[in-house]
Amino acid sequence: MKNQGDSSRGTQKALTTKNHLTETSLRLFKAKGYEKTTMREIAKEAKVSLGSAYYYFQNKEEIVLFFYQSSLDKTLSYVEQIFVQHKPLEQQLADFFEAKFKELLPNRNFLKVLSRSALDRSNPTSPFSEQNRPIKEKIINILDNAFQEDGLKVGKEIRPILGSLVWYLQMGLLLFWLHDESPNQTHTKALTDKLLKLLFTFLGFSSLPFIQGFNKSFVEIFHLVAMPNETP
Amino acid sequence: MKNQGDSSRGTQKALTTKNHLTETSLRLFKAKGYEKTTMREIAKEAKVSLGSAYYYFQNKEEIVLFFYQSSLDKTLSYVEQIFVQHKPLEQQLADFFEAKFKELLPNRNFLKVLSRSALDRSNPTSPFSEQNRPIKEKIINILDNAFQEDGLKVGKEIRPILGSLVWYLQMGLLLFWLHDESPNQTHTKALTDKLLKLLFTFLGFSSLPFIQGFNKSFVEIFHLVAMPNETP
DNA sequence: GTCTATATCGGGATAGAC
DNA sequence: GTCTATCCCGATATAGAC
Repeated sequence: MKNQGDSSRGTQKALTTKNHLTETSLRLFKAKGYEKTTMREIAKEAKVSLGSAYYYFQNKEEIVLFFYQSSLDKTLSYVEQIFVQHKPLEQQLADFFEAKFKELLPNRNFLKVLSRSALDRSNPTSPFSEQNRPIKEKIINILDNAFQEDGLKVGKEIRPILGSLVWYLQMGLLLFWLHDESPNQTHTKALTDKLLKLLFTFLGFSSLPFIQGFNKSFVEIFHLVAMPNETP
Repeated sequence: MKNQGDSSRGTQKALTTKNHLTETSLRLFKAKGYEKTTMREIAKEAKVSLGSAYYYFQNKEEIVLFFYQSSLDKTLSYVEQIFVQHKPLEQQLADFFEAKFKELLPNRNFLKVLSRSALDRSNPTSPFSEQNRPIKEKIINILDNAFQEDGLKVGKEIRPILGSLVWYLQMGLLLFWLHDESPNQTHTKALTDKLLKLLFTFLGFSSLPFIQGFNKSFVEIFHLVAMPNETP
């Protein structure tokens, strides 16, 4: 009936309208913030009726989610660039996180709304809810390969989850960043550094024999939290 | 002007009214869910005017927060009981978590709204936002003592954060539980077990000399995430 | 300080005609 | 696919009673 997340509404016209609506929304969100921008205003400014706006987006939050999802295309493109450079892996990952924040910085104030639905998996407006976005899988693949090529020695239970682990790390950092009120989000910067350091320290230990039990628990927990629907 | 979170409205009458309002709200929330219950309905059912309802609660979400905060009194009381029993610490902690879920189970459906504001520290409706609730401190103290008495050997950096670590663990589990759609929330049960196991494995390692760097990073991260305002 | 009654606003969301 | 009209409800405002 209504389209689910993908922007494949038949006609050319529809696509144009939706894009126009999105751009208008973003302009207003940026200028006045999410709450203070009304759907009526968006519709008016985009020169469509209120009903039309709701034809394209089931609700106001969905506009923001649509924008966030579109932004993943851009993410993929710089991920592809970062992970072919011959820098140390830890640095590549830091670059990846930094690029993400830099990209989203102009929209930080209104992207906050994403965090309202973030913890609710059943909510289609959650950035975590299962979108058929193959982009995510592509990025995770690249990350997996990066670890592979780096040749870092890692506990064998851990190996398969490295890519998605970093992906969720990035999502977590993003949520932290959205609400980071320290000047210039320096807390996020600090947190990123420390997390990466911790991660690599842990990975360094992870191949030690007496740590395998720990690894196993860790991986089980990760599966439960990150993909509860595949752990019956 | 308006009271901030504490229920110290002078008169006895006020207290009674507020309690009545709360009870009515909960009954309706339980029966029809949070969204489908309107403020008008609550007021009508509680036989007060709409204005009165808003006199006691600045907005609808605040009713839920108020209920959650009140529930901490009960939490304190069973925490006090659990941690005097002579069970192994790990079991005591499991009992603590379980008691919490059991207590809140009848209200699981509408408590979900708490998670909407959870990640937003600046939002007074967040269960994480800084309430002057000495109860939280009391509970953390009890937890700290429990670790002390248990005599578990722990890395010296870790020691001071144990109580609040468990507190935040419990909050995290709570948020997970609220959105756990597995039958009877078995996923939460599994997660709890695994997390406790992981925690104690980690604590066991934590006093090893070569792990001190890891500990330090861990504690720094915890401070940054759990109390960003005290880490300038 | 506690409460009623009532009016009004603002804006998210929907129905149904075209 | 687009529009107009309408509903609903959270929140506010006001004026006054006790």
